[in-house]
This record gives sequence, structure tokens and C-alpha cells, in this order.
Amino acid sequence: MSKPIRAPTWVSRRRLFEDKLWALHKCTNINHLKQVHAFVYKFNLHKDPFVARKLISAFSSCRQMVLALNVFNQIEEPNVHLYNSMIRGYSENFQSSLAFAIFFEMQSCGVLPDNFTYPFLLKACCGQSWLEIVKMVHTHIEKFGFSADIFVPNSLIDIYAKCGSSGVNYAKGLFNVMVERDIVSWNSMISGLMRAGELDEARKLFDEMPERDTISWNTMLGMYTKAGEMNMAFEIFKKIPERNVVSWSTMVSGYSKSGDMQLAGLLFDKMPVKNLVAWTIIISGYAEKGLAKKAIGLYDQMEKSGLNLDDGTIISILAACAESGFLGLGKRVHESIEKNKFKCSNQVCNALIDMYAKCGSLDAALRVFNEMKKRDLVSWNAMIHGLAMHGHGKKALQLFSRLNKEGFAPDEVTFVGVLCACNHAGFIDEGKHYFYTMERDYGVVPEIEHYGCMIDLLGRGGRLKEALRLVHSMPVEPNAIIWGALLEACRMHNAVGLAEEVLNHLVELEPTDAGDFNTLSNIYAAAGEWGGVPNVRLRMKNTCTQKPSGASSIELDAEFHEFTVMDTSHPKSDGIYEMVNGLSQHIKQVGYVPVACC
DNA sequence: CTAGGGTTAG
Repeated sequence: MSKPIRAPTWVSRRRLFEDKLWALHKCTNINHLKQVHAFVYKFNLHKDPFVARKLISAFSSCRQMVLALNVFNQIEEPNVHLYNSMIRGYSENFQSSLAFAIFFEMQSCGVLPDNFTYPFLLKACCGQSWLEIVKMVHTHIEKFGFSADIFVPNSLIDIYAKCGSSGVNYAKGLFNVMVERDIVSWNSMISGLMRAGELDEARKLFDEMPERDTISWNTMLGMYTKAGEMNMAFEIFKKIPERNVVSWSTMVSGYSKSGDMQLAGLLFDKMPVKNLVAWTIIISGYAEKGLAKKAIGLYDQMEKSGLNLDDGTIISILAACAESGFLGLGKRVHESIEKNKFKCSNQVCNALIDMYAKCGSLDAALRVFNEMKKRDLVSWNAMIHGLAMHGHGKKALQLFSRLNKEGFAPDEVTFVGVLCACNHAGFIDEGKHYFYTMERDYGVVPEIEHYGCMIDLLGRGGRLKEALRLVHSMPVEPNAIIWGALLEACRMHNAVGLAEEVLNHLVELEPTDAGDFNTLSNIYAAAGEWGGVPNVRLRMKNTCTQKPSGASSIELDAEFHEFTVMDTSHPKSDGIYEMVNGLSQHIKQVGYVPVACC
């Protein structure tokens, strides 16, 4: 047997390179990609449409649309596949207008769209504001006759249903006139109805559909878990012929959201296959409920099981930590990020800022904020609000003016933070200034949240009449939060008459809240009008159900300690009360006047 | 083209 003749080096290199080209769609490493790009030039292949298409898709999936466009521009007469790849790239990278620009360009160059073009283009249209454009694309499709390919009307149904409540009617219209429907048409329609809140209609279609796959079953499962109907969900779950990891994690998520961590944990343990999403759901669930040991234990297990964290996991767990004040796990997540040299997206940084701020570590929040290269409005809003919440009103307002200087346009969320800062710091005049100029100078129309902040601010400052006048001038109906803020102001300033009026409004809105009646009886008591108290108690008995009392919690060394009013259950209760009494003596000495309470 | 986790507003 003779030895095989070795190919010349350039042939083997070329073969190697061809293998790389074939694997390009899997390539997510931008440096490898750039290497391949260099090879392409070396072998003068950059004008080959096939090679160019591979490169464009690879650059798109690495979110490098500028590089993708460079490749595209090398081609003198791009074919329909190349145009499609560019449209898809822009759509998937949320650059909708550029996707449409390419679509228009291909038409002016006389290249006809094909059945792949529209699903890609439609992906760029999501949200209520796109409905009119989707209708135009729909007309275009009918004109060119591509609705024969089932992919095209299926995408239309999906995208129509994502265009808000009126969009779903267009989805229904299309679904009803479709001659041939496949399982995806049914699934898309059902999930669209579900998103629009038409649950009965969704269930009806589910029962009617000729055959169901796991996606159909999981859609129904998601519908019931989101509605908090865990019994119905479990009925569905039992009937699913082939459960997959999504079926299981939907159930775990449902139990976790309904507050039943025991069942959630039980189901999680039984899951035959656990993926990153499943771990995320269970850890976030425990973290949000403050079940620190469980959450940390599972987080360790997840890291040990060799799964790589992704954006979704990090953001979700951090949000849960922010909710419960679980700084311990939040820090652990931050450490993992740094240990793994995880490249933080803005969303991740923003979640970190929010977590640190809500857990009271403002220094850490500021550190993340300051180290960000390209802050977005969410970063500013989270930081401003974090400072405001902790009473650093001045710093929050300074940050607001810095935001303006750096050319950002504040939005409605920013102003909630700004007004909150004024509120916590007692800056009544500044608050009024921002409230009355937000629309004039920044084009942000005040919403009910902003009115709420203002009424709280005026009320706390004792300007009850002004607060009441603002309530009556509101363009929307005042809600329970508004009246509640006013009632609280009445309590602080012993305004008996106004309190009675406010309570009447509150009872209409939320007849179940005992806390409001308590507040009123406290007001009577503080004003010395003890005659009013039994009356209130009677009304309370007739109209109220007991609300669970509020609790404060703190986490120390992965252990949560919870406290409610008059609580003596903590093992170190005596010492804690001793400290509290000492502190309240101390703050009285430095001038704090406590509010009357009975 | 269809199903599960996801940053800012009390």
C-alpha cells in the first residue's frame, strides 16, 4: 500500500477554511469570525453570494450588523437570499427601520421578495404602534400572492396578535379565512388570544383544534398559570401526552408565582431534565420569598452543574433579590459575573444597580453606574430612584441635572424618581417646579403616579387644601393610592373633617382595607374625639376583611429575620427592643417628633 | 411562524 500523497499546503488550508465556512452559523465568537472574514478576502471569495450569505448570518447572530453590511455592500447585484439575510439580521437586532430600508432597496433594484422575505420583515414589527405598517405589509403580501406558503400567513397571525388588542381582531380575521391551517396557525392564534386576555376564546380553539402538540398543551398551561389558576393548570399538566422541560418549568413558575414554594420545589426536584431556565425560575422564586438558604443552596448547585449563566438568569435572580432585599445572593451573582468574566449587557448592569440600590448598598450601586461605558435611560432612572428612596434627595436631583447635560431626554419614569426625591427630602417648592415644568420643558405628560407623588409631597408638608385641589384637578379618576396618600396626610396633621371625606372615597374604591379605618380611628383619637372611634370600628367590622400586616425583614449571613408590629417572637427580642427604645430616646433628643398613635 | 425565566415607576 502506498502512502497517500499529501495535498499541497494551500489545498489543506483551503479545506480547513471550507469546514469553517460550513460551521459559520454556529460561530458566536467574533474573533474567529473576523479570522474567517480575512480568509475570505485572501481567497477572493468575498464576491461569492453563498459565502457572503454565510458571513452575513454569522455577523448578525453576533450583533455585528455594521460588519454584515460591509459584506453585503461588496456584492454588486445581491440576490434575494442576500437581501433576506440582511432583513433578518436587522429584524433580529431590533433595527426595524433598517430592515425596512433594505426591503425598499431590494424593490427599487427590481429584486422580487420571496416567501422568506415577509416572515423576516414582520419580525421587525412588534408592538401596538406597528399595526398600520403590518396591515400594509399584509396588503403587499396579498398583491404578490405569497399567502399560499403557510409560513407567511402564520407569521402574520403571530405578529398581528402582538399588535395590541385591536391587532388580535385582524389575526382572527386572517385565521378564519385561511383555507389550510397547520398546527402552527392554531398555536399562534391561541397564544395571541391568550395574550389579549380572551381566555375563553383561546380555550375554545384549543378544544376545537384537530391535533395538539406539546406547544399547544404548554400554551394552555401558561394561560392557567398566568391567571393563577393552579388547579386548572395541574389538570392540564396531567393530561399532556409528552411533557418536555417547558411543561415542567411552566408549572414550577406557576406555583412559585402563586406563593407556594413547597409545591414548586417538589415539582422542580421531580423534573427529569433541568435546564438553565428551570434553575432560574426556582432560584428566583426562593430569593423573592426571602428563603435565603434554599436560594443560595440551589445557586451553588446550579453553578456546580456546569451550566453557563446567561442574561436572563442573572437579570431574573437580581430582580428577585431586589424585591426581597436579599443582598447576599445579589452579591454572589455579581461575584460570579466577575469570576466568569461575563460580558455585562446594559440590562445586566441596570439590574445590578437596582438590586444594590433596593438592598441599601448605594455605594455599590453607584460603582456599577459609574463604571458603565454606555449608560441608558434605565440606568439613570434606577440610580435616581435608588438615591431618592434612601433620602438622598439632593444627590438624586444632581444626577437628574447631569442626565440632562449628557443629552438624555427624561421620561415618565425619571420624573417619578425626581418627584420621589423631592418627597423624601421634603423639597416642596422643587417638587412643584418639576411637576409644573415636566410637560412644558420635557414633553412628559403627568400620569397618575406623578399626581400621587405630588399629593404625598404637599400632604406631608401640611398643604392639605392644595393637595385636595390637585386631586380634584386631576384629568383621571383618583385611585386608592391617591386617596390613601391624602388620608395619611390627614393623620399627620390631625385633619379630622377632611379625613372623613377621604375615607368615604376610599371605601368606594377598596372596601376591604382595614388599614384605612385604622388610620381614621387614629386620627379621631389623636384629635381627642374619642366618640368617633367606636363608630369607625363598627363600620370596619361590617366592611373589612383583615389584611395581613406588613413586615420588615433583614438578611444576615444568609438568614432572614422578619418583624411585625408588637412582635416578640425573635429569640433576641429583648435585646432588639432595648436597642429600639434607646434609639427612639436618642432621636427625640435630637429633635424628632413622633406621630401620635393609639 | 407557535410554548417556560428578563432591568427603571409603591
